[in-house]
Amino acid sequence: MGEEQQDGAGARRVTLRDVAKLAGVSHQTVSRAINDKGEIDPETRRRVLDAARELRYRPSRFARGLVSSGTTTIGLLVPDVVNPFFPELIAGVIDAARDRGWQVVVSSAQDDVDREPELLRSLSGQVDALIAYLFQPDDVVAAAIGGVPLVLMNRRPRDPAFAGVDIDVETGVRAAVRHLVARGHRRIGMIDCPHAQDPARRAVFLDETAAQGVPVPDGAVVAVAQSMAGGESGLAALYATRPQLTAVLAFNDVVALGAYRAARDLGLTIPADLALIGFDGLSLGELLEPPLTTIYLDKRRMGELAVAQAQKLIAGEPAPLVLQGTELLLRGSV
Amino acid sequence: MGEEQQDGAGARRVTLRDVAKLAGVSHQTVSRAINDKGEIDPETRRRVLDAARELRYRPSRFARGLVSSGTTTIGLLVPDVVNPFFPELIAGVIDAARDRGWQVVVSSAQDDVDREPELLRSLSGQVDALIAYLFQPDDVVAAAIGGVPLVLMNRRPRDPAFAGVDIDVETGVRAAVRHLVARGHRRIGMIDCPHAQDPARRAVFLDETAAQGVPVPDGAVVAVAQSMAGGESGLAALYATRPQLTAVLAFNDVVALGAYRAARDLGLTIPADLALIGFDGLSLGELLEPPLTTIYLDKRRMGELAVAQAQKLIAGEPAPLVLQGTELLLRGSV
DNA sequence: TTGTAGGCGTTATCAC
DNA sequence: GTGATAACGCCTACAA
Repeated sequence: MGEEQQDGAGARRVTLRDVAKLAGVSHQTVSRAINDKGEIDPETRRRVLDAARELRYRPSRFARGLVSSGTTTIGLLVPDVVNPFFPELIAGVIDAARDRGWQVVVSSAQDDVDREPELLRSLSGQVDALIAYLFQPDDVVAAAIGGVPLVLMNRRPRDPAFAGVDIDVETGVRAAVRHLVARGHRRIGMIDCPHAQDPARRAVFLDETAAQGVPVPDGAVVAVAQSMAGGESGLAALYATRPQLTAVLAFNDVVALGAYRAARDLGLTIPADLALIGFDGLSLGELLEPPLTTIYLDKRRMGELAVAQAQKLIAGEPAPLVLQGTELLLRGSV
Repeated sequence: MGEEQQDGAGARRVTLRDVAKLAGVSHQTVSRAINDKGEIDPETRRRVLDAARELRYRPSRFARGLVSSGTTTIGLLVPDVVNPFFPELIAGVIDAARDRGWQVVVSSAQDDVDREPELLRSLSGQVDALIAYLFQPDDVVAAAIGGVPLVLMNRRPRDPAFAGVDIDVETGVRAAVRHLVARGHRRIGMIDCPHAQDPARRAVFLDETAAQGVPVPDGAVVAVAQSMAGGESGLAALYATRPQLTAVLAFNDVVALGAYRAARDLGLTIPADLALIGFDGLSLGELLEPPLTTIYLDKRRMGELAVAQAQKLIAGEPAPLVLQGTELLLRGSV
């Protein structure tokens, strides 16, 4: 085989110099033509561009990044792209990044916590900062990312090197409890999820019910997997031990969806027989009949805040924890 | 100019050589220590690693990519990350990419067609191939990406340089029509969307109804915006001119959701008064009561196929159009 | 085990 | 206007 020019096997990359040779100029002139820089004879320029096209020349992002500073890239790792909680958050990150001229490499743990370390490891080598929604503890995470700036999205970091954006569940949960009490509910249960690193929702729930003088007996709070199936079994469990409950707060909307279905299957009418409140404010809750009342969280904004935190980290500035508030969004299930 | 990078003042990037100096070795030894290569005295290694940590050294991905081949990165541009059609597709792309050790930079046009060219332009400089769901015509796209391999996801490319993954609507749409006819429906309407580059759904719909001897008069097919609001107005328009319709096929599930709501608002019971069929097979259709019957499309697989196409393009192999089939998914709205 | 060249593809600087 | 030449930060030889 004579020339290595073909696209097939031993195809060396086409470089500025190849183009230069074909156009009969120096590689520097080619650079000028490609980047519309400096004064160039229009005729030369055209010739160079033609040669570049003919050779299918494409500049190397690595070489460019090496000499100039390169595009800032952030890595985003979420548990599962398909979980309806995340698309909005991802959109927030992407949009905020774009406003800064940054890129976002998105990665998914495919709902498997054990993949987090490896994914973090491979991501961290390719980005300027990481934003992640993780379940692995901070020390495991720290070992995996080796010094790359990291913004945690679902908990308050213990490692001071990490920045964080966390949910302020207080106002939302208290408002929900108060609203239920105002509606006359005295038997209120909760379907919690254990995986949450901080038991904030449950704690606030218990605190506010107590403040309202509403007792929450044993068996009125259950913990289930963070999924629709979890919600279903959660409601079934609640109903089995505490059938007198008239209202239930779910860990989040996905769990609430399962509870909603289970309640229906039990022959309960919502909200007449059972009031149900979710958490997150997913728009798909509007599809239900009646639509799901929920504690609303601006997920898009959380993503934007995370990018802002990442920016501080990259700049070497301090990035104290940021909280995103929640509020009760009345729809129809209460 | 770019001295604003690290810690305040004139912070140059920390390089292998800086670490080398601090550790009292050559930069080459540092490289060995960092990459666990070759034989290194454990003691030296430790010293180097300590120095690296102290200096917060992080290797430059650009320099690395320049000398080795660098991670393959593909750019993914979708109209809107939040539209429930896309997360599954994105997940398919990300997972397929991960199986190959590739990365995915995700970008969103924020539902604004006019942003496509600029986004393509900036993405194309940073990736080895593009996968995109676009509305701009091929020539505009070609001008924006300048020779970067591109896989189109929602139409058959006219430009032979592009690869494509398209939806085969045939089997699904025909099955839907036949099923409606078998159920006794003789007055079938359709809510179409004009933005679709090829009128495949409508054409097949008309063809199959004709084949079944079911007339589709004027006014029984309307075209609306591809959104829930479009679906609402579409059903209202249909009902205004053709109130005798007993079944409606929607362009997709999101449009069907709007139609579903509008039908309810008109006092129609689904499926007794009106049968409704969507397209895409979004899982959120299951939340409705009754759940939405739909023409199912494996969106995740479409994403995987797109990555496979991208791989061929990158390898310089031919990448003939690939089709992803559809099938009727009976739920409860028929 | 460790250090010394050399080059990866680009852009910037300065002569010509 | 155009062309040498020198970085950019790293890795792969090869030499010590």
